[in-house]
Amino acid sequence: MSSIVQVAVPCPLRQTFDYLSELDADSWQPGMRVKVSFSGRNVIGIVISSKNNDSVDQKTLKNIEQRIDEQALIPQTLFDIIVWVSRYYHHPIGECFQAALPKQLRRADAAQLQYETYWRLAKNRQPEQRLGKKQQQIINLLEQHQNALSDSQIKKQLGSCKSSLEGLQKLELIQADQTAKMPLFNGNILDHSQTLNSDQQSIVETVWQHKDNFQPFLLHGVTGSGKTEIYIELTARMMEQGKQVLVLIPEIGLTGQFVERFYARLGSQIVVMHSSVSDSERKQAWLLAREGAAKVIIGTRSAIFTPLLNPGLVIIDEEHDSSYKQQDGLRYHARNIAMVRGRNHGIPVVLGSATPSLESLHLASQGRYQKLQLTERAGGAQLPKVELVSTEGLSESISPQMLQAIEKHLARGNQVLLFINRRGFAPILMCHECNWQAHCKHCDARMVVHQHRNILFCHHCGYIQRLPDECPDCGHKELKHYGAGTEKIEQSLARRFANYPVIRIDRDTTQAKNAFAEIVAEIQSGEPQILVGTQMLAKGHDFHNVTLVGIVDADHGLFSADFRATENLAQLVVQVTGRAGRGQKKGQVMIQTSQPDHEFWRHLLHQNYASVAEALLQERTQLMMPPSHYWVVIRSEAMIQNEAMQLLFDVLSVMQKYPSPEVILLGPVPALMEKKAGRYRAQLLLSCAQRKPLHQLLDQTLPEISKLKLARKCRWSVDVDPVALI
DNA sequence: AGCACGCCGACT
DNA sequence: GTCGGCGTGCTC
Repeated sequence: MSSIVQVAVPCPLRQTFDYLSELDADSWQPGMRVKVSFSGRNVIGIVISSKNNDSVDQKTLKNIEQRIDEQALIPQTLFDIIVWVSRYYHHPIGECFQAALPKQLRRADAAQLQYETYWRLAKNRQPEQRLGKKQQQIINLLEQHQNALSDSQIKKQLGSCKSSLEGLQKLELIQADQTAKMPLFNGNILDHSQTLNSDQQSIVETVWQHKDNFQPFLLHGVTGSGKTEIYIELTARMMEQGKQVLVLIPEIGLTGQFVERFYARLGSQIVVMHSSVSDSERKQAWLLAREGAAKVIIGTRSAIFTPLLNPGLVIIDEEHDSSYKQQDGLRYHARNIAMVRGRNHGIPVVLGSATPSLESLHLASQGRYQKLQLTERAGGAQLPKVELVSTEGLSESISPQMLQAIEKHLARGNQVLLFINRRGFAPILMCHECNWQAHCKHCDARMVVHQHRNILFCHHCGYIQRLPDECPDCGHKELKHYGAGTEKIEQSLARRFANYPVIRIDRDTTQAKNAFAEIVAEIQSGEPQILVGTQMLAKGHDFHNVTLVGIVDADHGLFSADFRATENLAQLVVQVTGRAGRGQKKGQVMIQTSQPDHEFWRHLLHQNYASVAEALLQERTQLMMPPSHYWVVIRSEAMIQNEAMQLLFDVLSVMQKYPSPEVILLGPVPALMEKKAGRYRAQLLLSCAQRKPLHQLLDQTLPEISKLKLARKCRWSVDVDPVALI
C-alpha cells in the first residue's frame, strides 16, 4: 500500500509538508533524508512520520522523488531533541534540522564513513630478518606506537612507502586492518595516571554516584583549581564502561591546550568539532560518534547536536560563556539543549565555571542542579591582590599608579597584561571648529580611528573610509580624536617603556591564520613584556609569567544599558584575576574605575563572586528579569525606517487578541542602536514568571503573525531566553 | 528562503 | 514592440 510521508523541508515555514510514496508506511523511518520537489525546485527534506494512504486518491500530493537513506540518518534520540528544539525556540522545523546536521549531510551525500588502512606489528612475528632501510624504519616506528598507525600517519613520518608496507605484510611482520578513519593523533598516551587531590577526588565520586541517571551538576571551581582533571577522570571512567562523553567548550581562538590534555591522557577515539575543522572531517566525526566509534566528542556550540550511540556524560566547560548561545537563525542555547539531552538519555550533565552564570546559580539554589565546589587552587598558587584606582580627574587613560606598577613588574622580569574593551586607536574623531564627528553612514554609530591603517572603521558593519585630514564639513585642518582603544594604549606604552616589547592582541592583530597561536607562543616564552588586548585574552589561556593584570576602564560594566553587563564585568574581573600569578609568583590586579565606592566593588573585592552573583540575582528578581522571569524577544529589521516598528505593532495587536494576563508585553521599542548596516531595528519584549503562558501565546499567535503583510517584507525572529537586548 | 507570476519603464 | 524592474503570493 502507498503511504503519506510527513517531511520537514529546509525553508523558514513553521509547518511540515506531506508527500506521497509508493512504499509502505513502515518502510519509512523518522530521520531519513528524502529528495522532494518543493515550490519548483528539488530540496533535501527529513522524514518526520509516515502513515498508510487509506484515502481513495490523493491527487493534491506530490510524490517523493528519491529516498536517500536506507536507514534513518538521524537516530531517534537526536531526532527527538531537534523536534523539541523547534518547539521550544519556536523556529521553523526544517531550519532546525539544517542547523543540526553537518553541511555535507544536508545534501544528498551518502552517510558513509571514510575508511583507511591501519598497520600494526604482527602478533607472532618471526625473529628479525634482513630488511630494507625503509622497512626497518617502518618496524621501528610501529614499535614506538602501541596503537596501529594509519597509512597517512606513516606517510607523514616517513614519506611514501607503499611497496615497503606491502613487502612487510608478505613477510607476515605487520598486518593491515581496514578501519574507519580517525583524526590524526601523533604521539603516545603520556599521562596514564593522574593524581587528583582529595577535593577533586570527592567531586568525581559524587558525580559517579549519579552515572546512570539524569543529574545536572554545577561545578564552581576557582581558576586553576583543576576542573579539567575532573572532566578527564570522569571521561576516562565513562570510556572504561564503554560510554561516550560529549564535551562542549567556548568558541575561543585556542582550543588546542584543552584538547591536547584529553589526548595526552585518553589517546585516540577523540574527535573534535569546531570552526577550523573541515566539512568532511565534521561529517566523519559526526558519523563516528553515531556509530559509537568516537568515545569523546569535544566541540563548540553546534557539537550539542552530535548523535551518540552510547551516551554516558555531557560536560560544558566555562558554562557562563555567551558563545553557547547562537545569535542568529535558530537562537538556541547549547547549555539548555544539553540539559534536555541529559534528561532524555538519563545521564549526568556537568557544568563547570569559575564564574557561573546567574541562570545556573539560580537553578542550583532551587536544588535543580547539584552544586560542587572547588575552592583550593591546585598547586597552591595564591590568588592575587585586587586594587581599585579612581579615574576621577584623570586626563590620561592610564593612571600614574598603574604606570608605576607596570614599571615595577617589568623590572622584576615579569609580564603585564592590560585589558581595554575597545579596538582601534580612538573611538571619536571630531572637528574642533564646527563639532563635526565621524559617523557611519550605515549605522547609528561613530567611526573608529584606526591609525596604523589610516582609516575610519565602523565596528558594527565593517564600513571603511580613508582617514580624512580635514573636516569634511568646514574644511578645518585640525581634527581631534578622543578616547582610547588598544592601538593608542599600545602606542603610548611603547613610548613610555621603550626597553620592553609591547604586544597588541585584538581582532585586528590576530586575523591572519596562525597569528594568534604565534602571539601566544611569544607570550609563553616568558620574556618581560606588556600585553595589550581585548577580552579575547581573558579566556582560558595560561600565561605563567604574567604577574600584573590591569583593567583600563571597568565603567562600561557598571553603566551599560545591557542587562548582563554587570554580570559580565564580575566574570571578567574574576577570570582575569585567575590569570595573574598562576605559577609560583604572586600576582597583582589593578582596576581603573570612576566609581571605586560603588557597591558592586565592595561585594566583589571584599567578599567574592558568589556574593556579587547573589546581589545581582536579587536585583534581577526585583526587576522581573531573567533568570527569575522568562523572556522572549521578537526582533524585527527593515530597510525602511518605521517598518520594523510597524510590524511589531501589528504583532502586538495580534497578541492582544489572545487573553494571557500572566504575560507582560513591553514595547515595541526601536533598538538602542536603531540603524545597523543600513537596517532599522526594533524589538518587542514578552515577560512572564512561568514558561508555559509564554509558549502558549507564541503557539497561538505565530501562525497569524507569519501571515502579516509586513512579516514578508521585514526580517523578523523569535528569541527565547535572550542573552542580550539590542 | 526561493521561485513564479504579473504589470509598468527604457532599450533594440 | 520586448527585456527586466521587484511587489505579491505560494510552497504538500
